Amino acid sequence: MVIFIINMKIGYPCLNRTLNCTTGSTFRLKNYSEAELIKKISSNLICLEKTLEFNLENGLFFFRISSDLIPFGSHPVMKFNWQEYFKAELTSIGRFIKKNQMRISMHPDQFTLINAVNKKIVRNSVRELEYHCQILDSLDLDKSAKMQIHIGGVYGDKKASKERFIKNYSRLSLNIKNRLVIENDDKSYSLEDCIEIHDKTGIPVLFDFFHHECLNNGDVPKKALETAGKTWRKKDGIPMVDYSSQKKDSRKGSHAESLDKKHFVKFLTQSSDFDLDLMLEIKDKEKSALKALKLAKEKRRA
DNA sequence: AGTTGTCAAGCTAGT
DNA sequence: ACTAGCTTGACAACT
Repeated sequence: MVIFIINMKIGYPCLNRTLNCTTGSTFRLKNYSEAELIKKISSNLICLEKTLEFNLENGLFFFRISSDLIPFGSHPVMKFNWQEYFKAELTSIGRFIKKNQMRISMHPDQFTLINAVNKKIVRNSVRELEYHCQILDSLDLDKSAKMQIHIGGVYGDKKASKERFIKNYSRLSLNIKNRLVIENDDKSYSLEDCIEIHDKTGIPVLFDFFHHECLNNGDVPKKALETAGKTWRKKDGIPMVDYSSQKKDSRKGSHAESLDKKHFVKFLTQSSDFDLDLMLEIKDKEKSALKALKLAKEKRRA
């Protein structure tokens, strides 16, 4: 009897719907106080710990940590040294992740635009990236823990916007560069655009299977996976891939509520030649991740 | 107790 | 002109 090992780590973003807690409990700016902040961070970290324990018990070894873990993490109102205050908790969570060889990513949100025309938006974006780095650093994770962003806006001139990305990227700190990867999006920047930027910067490209279905330059998935995979160096870890499928009767690009088994099995077939860690961006989160894990196991055994 | 409108931040495409 | 959608809820402020 041959034992098949599932190399692929499977995960889901930010939120577990089975557990009755959230890792991104936030509060309003007008109610900001240090006492409230400490309370929220504390409950977020407790929930993160619970979520990771759930993941371990269920064989899910990939997780995206919510950008809301530290409320107002990059906002000027935040002067509190949370890294020091929660050092014990952060260290302990980081140790748990490393001990169990879990893969971690983060996804700075849609406001993070390093190719923005407006310099203030770029500055805020850099702060946001620094904040995300601080989380991953405070957990003492190596450089295979990534933060993924899209190229950004087009601003009516894609060529100039790509050049602005490259220029602004070159000014980022090494710490950010070590963790930053770019992801093809569903309407503006295709895999080919990302590869062009990779060629000029060396930045790894995280392949989004569903976005590629929405927007591509003709590469079949297999070729696309191969192309994106090659942009990851050894220290970046195994290439991360995002997976989702179209929500029926909804606008193009919206994510499905639950795993489309047939579509996913097709993905498994097309990706079977490659080493990758898989993030399932499906609305019912861990439920679909568990279904996917089961299907992946069956597939490997077949 | 349950419901609703709003939240730090931007962009794009569809309506 | 407006807004859903993005990784999308959570929570404060109302009934």
